[in-house]
Amino acid sequence: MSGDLGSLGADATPDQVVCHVDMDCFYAACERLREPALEGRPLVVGMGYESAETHGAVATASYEAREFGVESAMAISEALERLPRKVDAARDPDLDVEQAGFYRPVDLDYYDEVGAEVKAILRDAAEVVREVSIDEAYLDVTDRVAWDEVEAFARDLKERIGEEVGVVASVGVAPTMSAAKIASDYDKPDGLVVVEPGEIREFLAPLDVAEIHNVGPVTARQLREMGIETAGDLAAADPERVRGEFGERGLAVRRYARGEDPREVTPVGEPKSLSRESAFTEATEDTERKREKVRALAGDVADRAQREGALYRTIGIKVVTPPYDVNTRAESLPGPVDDPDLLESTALDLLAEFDDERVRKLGVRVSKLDFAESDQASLTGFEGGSSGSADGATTDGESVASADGDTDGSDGRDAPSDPEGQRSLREYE
DNA sequence: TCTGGGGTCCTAGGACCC
DNA sequence: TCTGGGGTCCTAGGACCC
Repeated sequence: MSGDLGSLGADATPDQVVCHVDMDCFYAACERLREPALEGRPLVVGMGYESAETHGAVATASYEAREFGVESAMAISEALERLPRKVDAARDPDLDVEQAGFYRPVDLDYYDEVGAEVKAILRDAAEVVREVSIDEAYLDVTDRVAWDEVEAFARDLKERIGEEVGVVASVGVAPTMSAAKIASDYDKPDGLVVVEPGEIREFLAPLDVAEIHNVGPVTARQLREMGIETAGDLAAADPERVRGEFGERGLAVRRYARGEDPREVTPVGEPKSLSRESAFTEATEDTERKREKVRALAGDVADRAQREGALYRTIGIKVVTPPYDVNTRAESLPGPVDDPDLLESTALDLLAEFDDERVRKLGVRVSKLDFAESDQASLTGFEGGSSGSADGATTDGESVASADGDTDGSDGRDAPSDPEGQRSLREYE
C-alpha cells in the first residue's frame, strides 16, 4: 500500500510522514540575531508600533516577556503596563529596571530574509514543502524517512537551522498535517515530538478542543456548551449532531480530532487575493483623510499585483468602524485587468458610502486573480514592447478593457507592467 | 484601552438563467 | 399560473490562521 490517494476515498487519510516545522518566537528570534544583547531579556516585537510610542499590538513576545503577562495580539499600551520599557524604567525612580523589557517595531523585510534561509534548508531536506507562513512549513518526508528514523531526521533538521541560521525551531512529526502541527506545538520551545500512526488517537484524545486546527474561540465555546471539551470528546461525538451545529467544517474538525486528515502536503499555489490595510491612529470622520489613505493603499496593491504578474477582476474595500465593525464592499469587473487608475477610482467609489462614518481602519483588496496571461508572456519570452503583458488578453476571446462602459469612459489602461516586473513567478524545480 | 496586517474558506441570500 | 427544480455568479459577513 503506497500512498495512492486515488484508490482511497476522498476523505481517506493518505499514508504520509509529515513534519511540521515552526520557529519559536520568530520575530523576537530575528531581532536577537542582529542584536545579540537582547538574548535572554524580555523582548516584545510590536506591529503598528514605533519606538517610544504606545500604540500598536504585540506581534511576538519572548518567553521572558510572557512571564510578565504579555501576550500575542495584546495592545502595546497594555503590554507596557505589565512590562515597562527599559528606557522608561531607567529614568523613572518609581519603576524597577529589573522588571522592565525591550520593545522593537516589526521589520518584516528582515524576518523574510531570515525565513528564506530556513526555507532553503527545508527544501533541501524534503521533496515536498508547504510554506504556510514566514516561520512555518510542512514537509512530506514519506519517501525519505522511515518512522524509526524520523526522530533523528528531525533532530538533524533542528540542528541545521540552529547552526546555519541561528534560530530555534520546534518540530512535530505525525501521519497527518493536523496532528503534526499539534505535535510541533506540544513541547515548545525547542520541541521535538513524534507521533507514530498507532499512537495518534491516544495523543490527541486528552487535548483541549481549542488546540485542534480550525477551532477558534467561537467554535471552542460552542463545543464546550455542548459538553465537548477534549479532542477525545469530539472524536466520539455523534457526527450528525456535529454537522447540524457546525456544518461541513465541523465534520472536518471532528475528523482531525480522530486523527483523520485527507490533506496531502502540497506546495502553496498562487494567491487568491492581494490586499493592504492600515489603521488610523484614532478614528476619523475626515473624508479627505480617508480618501487619501485609500489612494495610497490602492497604489500599493496595484504595484504588488503588477510585480507578481496578477490581473484582477474584483476590487474591494474594507472599512472598520468603532467599536470594531468590519464592513466590506466589492465590485466585479467584466474581465481581469491590470489598471491602477481603475483600481483607485473603484475603491474610492466604494468608500463614498462611508463618507459620514467615523473610520478606524481601511483596506483595499483585489481578488479573482488571473496569473495565466502574464505567465504566458514571461514563459514564452514575449517582451512585447510597450503593449507588454496586455498581449495575453487578446489571445483569449475575453478582451478586457473594451467590455463595458461603466467606468466613466476612459478605457485608459496605460502601458502595463514593465519588464522588471516579470521576474520569475514561481519556482517549480 | 481603544486590536496589526495579510491571508483562506465557508455560508447565506439575491439575481438571473434554463 | 405560481408551481418547480437546478445551476451559476455576485456580494457581504464570519470564523479562523499566522
